[in-house]
Amino acid sequence: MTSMQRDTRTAILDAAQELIQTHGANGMSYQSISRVVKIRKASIHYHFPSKDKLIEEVIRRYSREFLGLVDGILVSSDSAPGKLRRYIGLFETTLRNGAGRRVCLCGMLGAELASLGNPAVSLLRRFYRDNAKRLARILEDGRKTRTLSFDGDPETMGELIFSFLEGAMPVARADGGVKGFGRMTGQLLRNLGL
Amino acid sequence: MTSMQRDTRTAILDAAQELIQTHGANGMSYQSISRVVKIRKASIHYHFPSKDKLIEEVIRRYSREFLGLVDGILVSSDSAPGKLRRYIGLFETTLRNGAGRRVCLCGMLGAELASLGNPAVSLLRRFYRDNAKRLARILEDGRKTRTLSFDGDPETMGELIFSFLEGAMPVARADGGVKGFGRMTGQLLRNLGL
DNA sequence: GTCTATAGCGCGATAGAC
DNA sequence: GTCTATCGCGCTATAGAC
Repeated sequence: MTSMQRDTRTAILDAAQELIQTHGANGMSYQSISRVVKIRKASIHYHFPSKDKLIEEVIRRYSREFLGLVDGILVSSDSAPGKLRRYIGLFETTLRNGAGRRVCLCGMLGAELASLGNPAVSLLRRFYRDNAKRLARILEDGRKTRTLSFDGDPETMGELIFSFLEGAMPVARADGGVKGFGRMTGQLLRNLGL
Repeated sequence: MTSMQRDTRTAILDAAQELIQTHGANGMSYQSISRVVKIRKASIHYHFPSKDKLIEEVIRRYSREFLGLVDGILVSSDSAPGKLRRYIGLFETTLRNGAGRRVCLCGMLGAELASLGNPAVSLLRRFYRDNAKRLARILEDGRKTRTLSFDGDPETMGELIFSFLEGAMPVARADGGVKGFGRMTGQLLRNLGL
């Protein structure tokens, strides 16, 4: 292991992630990665033996980082509405930083579910559940403190809001952009009593 | 034009649509179509000169048929909540008929936006707007008749609900299935005062 | 209208030199 | 760790026979 390995490995993961978020798993190839990272496509196999393994690593890293940010929001001293706003902000940031061309990694891969291996599908399912569960905690907290209002159980409401956010990203990318996304999330918050 | 042309053309469109809804545009190939329709892959080019044109035709037909069903709901004598339930039912039927593996054609293609030609992207954008607009009409009607309750303008609410439905299909396909989809849409209706 | 044959490219993956 | 070279496959698309 030379001093460059970690950096090359990270650079490959970065390139793969961005390519998946913009073009999908089928639009991400060893060739396209080699154009971004200054390395020959055959060399990528040294770091990631197969494309399936590479995709799994990208999902794992993305899930870890994203849920880490979410947990940071959960343990903060913000009000429930504040936490919800910050949670939605994570999705908006993805759209904004990608110049309106990047969507959630796991939302994109959800569309390509049939092309993925079983390990990747399991990782996606876990990402969905973990997000819905954390949203449910915020919602339950908000209802208790009477700062958020909605009907039905918080778990299902968490699933609903998560699905909406995953759907709103590709829709906004095609029409409305970051502005359209913000309009929709604003409407959501308004209907939660904010 | 022999007597078979229309049927072959339709069979190709049917196969292409189903393949896109399950595997995406990148997972739909002339080869995979030829496996379903009993025809050689080169022969497909007689009916659709390029893959881009084929995709455009599939979107056009899907939009026409889907919006036709929606318009049928709009002109019916159902109450606004009844219309909304039937509209949501169109999405649930897609998921159910595809054995939980098929999502909305235009939701799938929205994820693959970067791989599509400009005409296809414009058709998608129109589909999104047309759906949101029709939802807005149902919502406005429901608010006037006090059968649906929500805050903010109906247009934005229409965009929100449409994005939710497009997001809920791939999420439910990965986790929860038709049952999970129904749970989320039930929660939505509950929060609109039903 | 449908066929066979093929061009031309990009893909994932491997072998082996350095 | 990265390279060159190559294999075998699937892809879109075209030419030309029938």
